[in-house]
Amino acid sequence: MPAYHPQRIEPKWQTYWDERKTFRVQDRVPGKPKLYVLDMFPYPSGAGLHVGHPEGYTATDIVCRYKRMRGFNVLHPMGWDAFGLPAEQYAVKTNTHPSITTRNNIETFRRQIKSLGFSYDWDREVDTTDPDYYKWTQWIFLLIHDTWYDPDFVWTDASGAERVGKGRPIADLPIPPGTIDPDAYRDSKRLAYRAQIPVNWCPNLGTVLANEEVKDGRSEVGGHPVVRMPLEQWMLRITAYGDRLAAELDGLDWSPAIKEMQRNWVGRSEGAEVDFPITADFAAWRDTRAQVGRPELPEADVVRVYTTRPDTLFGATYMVLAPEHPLVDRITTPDQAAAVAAYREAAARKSDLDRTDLAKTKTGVATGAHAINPVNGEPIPVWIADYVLMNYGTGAIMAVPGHAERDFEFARAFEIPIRRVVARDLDQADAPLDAADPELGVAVHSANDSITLDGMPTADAKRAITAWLEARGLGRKAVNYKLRDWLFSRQRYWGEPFPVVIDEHERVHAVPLEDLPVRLPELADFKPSGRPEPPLGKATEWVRYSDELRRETNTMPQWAGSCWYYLRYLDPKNDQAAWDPELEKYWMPVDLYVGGAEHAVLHLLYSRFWHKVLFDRGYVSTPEPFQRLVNQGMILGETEYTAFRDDAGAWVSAAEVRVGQNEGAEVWTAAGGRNVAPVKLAEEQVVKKGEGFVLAEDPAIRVDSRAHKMSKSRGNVINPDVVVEQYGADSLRLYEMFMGPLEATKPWSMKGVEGVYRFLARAWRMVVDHEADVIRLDPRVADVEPTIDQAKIVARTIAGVEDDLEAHRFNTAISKLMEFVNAFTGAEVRPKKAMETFALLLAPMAPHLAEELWEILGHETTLAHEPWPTYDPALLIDDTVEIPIQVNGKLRHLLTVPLGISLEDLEAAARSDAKVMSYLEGKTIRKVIVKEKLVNFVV
RNA sequence: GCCGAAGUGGCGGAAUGGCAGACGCGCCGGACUCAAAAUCCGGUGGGCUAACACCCGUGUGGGUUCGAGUCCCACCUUCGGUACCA
Repeated sequence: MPAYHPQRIEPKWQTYWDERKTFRVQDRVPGKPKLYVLDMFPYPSGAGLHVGHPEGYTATDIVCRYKRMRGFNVLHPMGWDAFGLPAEQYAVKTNTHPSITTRNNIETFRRQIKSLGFSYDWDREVDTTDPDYYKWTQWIFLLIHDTWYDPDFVWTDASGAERVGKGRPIADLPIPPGTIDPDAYRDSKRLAYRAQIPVNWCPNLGTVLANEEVKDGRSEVGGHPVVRMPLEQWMLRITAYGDRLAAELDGLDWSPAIKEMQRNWVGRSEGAEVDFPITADFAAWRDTRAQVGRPELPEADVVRVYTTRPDTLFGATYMVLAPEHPLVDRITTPDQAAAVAAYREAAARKSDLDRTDLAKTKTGVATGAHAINPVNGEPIPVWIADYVLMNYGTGAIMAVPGHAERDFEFARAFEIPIRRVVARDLDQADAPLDAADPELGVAVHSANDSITLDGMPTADAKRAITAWLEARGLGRKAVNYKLRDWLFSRQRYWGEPFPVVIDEHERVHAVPLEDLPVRLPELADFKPSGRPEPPLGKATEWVRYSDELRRETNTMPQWAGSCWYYLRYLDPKNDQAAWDPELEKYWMPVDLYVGGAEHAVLHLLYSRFWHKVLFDRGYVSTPEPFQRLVNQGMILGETEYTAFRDDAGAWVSAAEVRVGQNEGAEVWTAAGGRNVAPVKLAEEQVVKKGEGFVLAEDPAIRVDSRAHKMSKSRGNVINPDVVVEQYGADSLRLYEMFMGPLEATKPWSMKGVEGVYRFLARAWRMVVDHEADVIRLDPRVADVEPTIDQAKIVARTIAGVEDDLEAHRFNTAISKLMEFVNAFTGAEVRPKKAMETFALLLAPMAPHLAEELWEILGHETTLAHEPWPTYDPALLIDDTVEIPIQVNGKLRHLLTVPLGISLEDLEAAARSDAKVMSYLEGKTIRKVIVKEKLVNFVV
């Protein structure tokens, strides 16, 4: 009975915490600093919890439990991101309503998460599919819809900092004089707007597909063709916040890697827009421009391009329009019309994937038209090619084959002239060009009668030519982003309805706030409608809002609910507002946010965007939501050893096998085109040799050893329930933390779980009499003062664990607890006070066992709110120290000296030590480095 | 291609520029047992030794330093992100 039995201990304490609401959080506790620790809430899939979930959750739970003991008022909530495609697909497949499958999945997840003993305040649980929650998602959408971005607005934020650019109420939008339709003008400036955007329509499946469901222009399920067709959809103008989303990363405690990913995603670039007229009378056009200036939109026969390299303008020898570019029809010459039409049609059939996949050979067709290079009056041919994308920049480029590899390939293929306009120095002006030429240098061959760039370094040349263009109304400085506006609608049932209605003129009107939430209609048939229109269209009663008004039938994407859930946790039951502003001021920002790296870009970018709109509109007090972000690493399956067999059954070395893909399945081939099949090997069949592993029975066969992502198809998924059943939640928690640094990718090992389980059992036996029939203290645990050595171990452990937890080094914190147990299991007398300290130190990591030990040690209430143990720093210091003595930097001896010895005495002691002398004999000491921690003789 | 991270025993991993390999797994030996499991004790980077000692060792090559796993330069490999972005 008194063996370590997590299956008995753990439910007991989980019930205790639950019933007494041990972890309920009070708002605004006087005298306690606040700490908001957030997990990325899970999508409750039908597959149940994955071992990746508890990794991050355990890390945050340790921080929370530790910080509570350090006197912090800690907010640690959990909830469910429950709208989304998989729930709907599962519902369609099983013909169960998604609300039912979602409810079941949430129950499973809640049970699984509770079985791990996390210290969440369950009174704050949120569920994005709950109308009381999505009411406020809709409210935020309406706020975004009510906002426009004023890039020039100068204002002062609460901290007194001056800011430029702000999201402002649409009512404050100045309407330019002479605007015919002010409402339409306002709609065109809103941060939420409607536009015709292509969707992936699959006629065979009768449904619109998400981008992730389309593979190579075909549906992932069934492989049916997918066509792109335009549909009226909602967009969010995230591009307006591009600068701030990139710039305001600077003050955040995020890893440089994630910051860089976000910056790349925003993809800000600086360059110039330049206008190339397609006109017979270039001189007249140029003169007009010089007088009137550059128009907001180019004239009908002007090609406007965006370039980051305006300094190479003199090297532009052709132009390329995206095939969809509206100018194409207008400028194509009759003799090219047929070729252009054919090319455009072919391009339209290609999916985005196809267009980017066919990387190597460039295709294109000349339009027959010529545009005039505004810097030198030279006519250059205008082509169309699908390597130019309509949705980046202006959808048109000037091509400088001399200095852009992409243009170089195209020019080679179509025999277009290539001209050098950048060189290492002026002497190299006529050196032959190739694709590997450096991009930066000085400008050459770049002059006309009013400007010369020749000899200017690239950066100067950019500035000079841009100023020249601006002065003449031919171009202007411009900034571009890779970031696109966010396609915010889905043709799906299981999502938040848009809180808007549409009139017969296709004008959008907000549903009044008092009518929120706009509930999802109870559709019996929630399957896709068989037309590109959303399934909500089938709820005819619901759609009809009034005689003149119908509801929007698109729904919001899964990201919507997760964009702001961290704010709802602050005040989850408020039915008057999304949150109380006073609570927001108290708790925000999130002090620590932990989650998987798969959300490093989209979720974090989207929620930062919403947060900034809320900030500009005065609903939140911080410009950024997540002050510190930590991305946990992926947990891979157990290491696998693989060799291959060919059809004849002979072993084949992994080194000579290639893995390919055929129709989504993995295919293996070996030298000579032989088909081979992988064979998973047991560890005993494998031997380490040289650089890698070989087959034990045949050392000539090299074995592939690696850990793979967990996946159903590979059969290497670890179910946390099974681990908890076998070893207990404390072991699972401890193991996941002990595997290595939180942020590292690391393979699972059941043997490792057993290791930490053994440690916990040892800890149990250190305190509990495991030979008795009842649970009682081990007789060696006594109410006595620790020996000096024991006191030192206790102090060192407290100090070490504390340091490690502060720095999130959970793996080394655990190893220090192991050292403690190793030291005390050898002790014949174990001071009770030391055992109590151990229980407190263990509590953040293995809370169930810690509570149980605490109780057995005679305490009647939870240790969750006990103060963290303290120690006397003097105990960390020994009376004597071992000083390494080096000769030429090599360790030769360890010298034991009294603590606080002077450097002179230390050197003297080192010189007179027999062992050291033997190394110095007959040598000349050229130099001696004496430090408090070491002595080094240089001879 | 570009951006980012990382390469340390048989394995997961420790090491404020100062004793490389803490802790755990595995393995070896011992105790307990009729035996096994569990548990406890000891050992465990490689080479050479009877042993002490000594030599070699943190992906590769260079550099800085009295001293480099750690800092700098170049390269190789692996993983992650991203890709016709003008």
